[in-house]
Amino acid sequence: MKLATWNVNSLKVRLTQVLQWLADNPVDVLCLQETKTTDDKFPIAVFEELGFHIAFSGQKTYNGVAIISKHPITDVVKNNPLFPDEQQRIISGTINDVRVICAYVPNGQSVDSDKYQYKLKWLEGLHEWLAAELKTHPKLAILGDYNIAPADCDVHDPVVWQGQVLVSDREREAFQKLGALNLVDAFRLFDQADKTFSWWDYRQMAFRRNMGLRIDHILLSAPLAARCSACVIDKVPRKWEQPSDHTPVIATID
DNA sequence: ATGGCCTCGGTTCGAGGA
Repeated sequence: MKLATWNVNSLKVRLTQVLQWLADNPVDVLCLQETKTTDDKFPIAVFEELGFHIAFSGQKTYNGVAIISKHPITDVVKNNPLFPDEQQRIISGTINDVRVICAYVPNGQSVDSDKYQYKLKWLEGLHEWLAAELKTHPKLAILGDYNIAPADCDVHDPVVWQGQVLVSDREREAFQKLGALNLVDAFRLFDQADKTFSWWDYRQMAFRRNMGLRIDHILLSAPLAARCSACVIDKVPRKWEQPSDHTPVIATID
């Protein structure tokens, strides 16, 4: 079973790229973030005509998440029931007896902002909810844009980024705390090339200069981590015309 | 020295992203 995640930065703009990527990469499940699409405008027919099952939760202008699956999706839940939130950032469902959670963690803007405080509270709420979910769903994968680079090796220039949003200690502690639930960063189960990132700023020719961060992750519960045979970041779509600033991450579960 | 780009909404600029 292949599970993937991709922050597409507008599904409307990137729909043909999503379809192209799915044609090139026959994954079982693709989690999307930043669809920026209200539910009434979601391109349901496009995916269904290709045989995909879908679940989505969107809003106007910002956020929005979706799951695209080759297999039926059951028990769909929108957002975190323990954390009332106007913003549509989580959707989950069960696919082939795996609980799949698609998450778009708040960006936080800057460490001195209200949005940073919201991000930390949001992550606390996520931790509390995942602790409960893992008890009822031992086979659980949470994929998405975490907006956290877990360690300095996930940052192109740790000195420049030190203490800033996306790499600050409190954010990293929140990420580590998810690990303490026995959720494993699938990417780090394997040897990886140095300076492998999942996001590059649109400015400064950042992609060409590989000035990126690894902020998109797939966390697996222990039974899934034990069966995980690969986790890769696919840089190809970042090279396409009018790309998302993020690129997909794929985990293979045997 | 600063900020550089992209998307959206809604009109041509501000907010938000990361």
